[in-house]
Amino acid sequence: MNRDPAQSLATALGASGARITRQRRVVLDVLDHAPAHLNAREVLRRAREADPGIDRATVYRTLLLLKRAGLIDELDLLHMEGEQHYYERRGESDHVHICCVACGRVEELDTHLVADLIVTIRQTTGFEADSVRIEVKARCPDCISPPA
Amino acid sequence: MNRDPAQSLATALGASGARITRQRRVVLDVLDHAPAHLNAREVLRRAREADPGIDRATVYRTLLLLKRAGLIDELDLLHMEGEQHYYERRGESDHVHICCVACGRVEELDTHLVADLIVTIRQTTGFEADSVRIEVKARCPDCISPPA
DNA sequence: GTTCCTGCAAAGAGTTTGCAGTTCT
DNA sequence: AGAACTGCAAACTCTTTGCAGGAAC
Repeated sequence: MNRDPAQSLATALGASGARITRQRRVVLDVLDHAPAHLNAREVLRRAREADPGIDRATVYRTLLLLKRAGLIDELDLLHMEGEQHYYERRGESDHVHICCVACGRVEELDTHLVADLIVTIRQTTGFEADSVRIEVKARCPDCISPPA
Repeated sequence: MNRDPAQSLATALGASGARITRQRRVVLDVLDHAPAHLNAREVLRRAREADPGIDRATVYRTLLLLKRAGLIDELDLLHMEGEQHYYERRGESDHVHICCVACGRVEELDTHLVADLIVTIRQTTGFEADSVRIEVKARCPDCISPPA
């Protein structure tokens, strides 16, 4: 569960033996500097701002590469808006994604409970957890009692 | 977070005002008696054993109905085999799904940590959690050190 | 009898793949 | 030079939708 988020994705991917092409550098840059939770379509859109010729397939292939290398995580945020997936840089530890079903807002929460869960899993099932994806369907404070 | 798993899905769905047609009864029966984690294709296959004329669209529409009524949960088990979703009857409380990346085995785990998480979310973010989906990418004991 | 539901067939979203040409190292 | 990567276009998987006929209440 140890990663180094200070390192750029390009550096990390290069270290894994993959070639750093112009197109990949653009995609990695998008992911490095983006707010969390971009879907593939949005990654493509942003990548094309820097390199208009870049193709859908290249984006998908790069995302797959990053997933396989463990450098990004794939989420689906409970399919609140269609079936697309969302991607985010993998950090030092997993966090919780809390999605408001009313307004669509997504919050992240870091809590020791995630680490506790990994320990509990090992102790009670013998499974060694690699990563934990927690997505919560919820209602945010504003949607529970709307502000006047 | 309170549900009554003793009640059949047909009864519960009927209570919500939906018509209980022959086709729906078949689909509900499949979900009532199935092992956990059927995908739509498998629900269709099993439903057709009881009613060969049943259509894909009917299965999807029934699953949507059940999701909306909060009677089933939709999972994706980390997309280990394609992009399909998996469905299971919603129980009294949420549990953890642990997926072995090596052999594909899926285990369920009930732990108070899920309830703890809901409390923590309320206290630290003010969000009211409705349901929690926890999917863990892991390696099972057999795949960590294969049995001779 | 009215409203809701079904099967069929076609469309749709999102993603993947084969291939010929190009670029990285 | 050689392996890896790219864009293009087509294909593929899973799911949804429009519609005309049929079943539930």
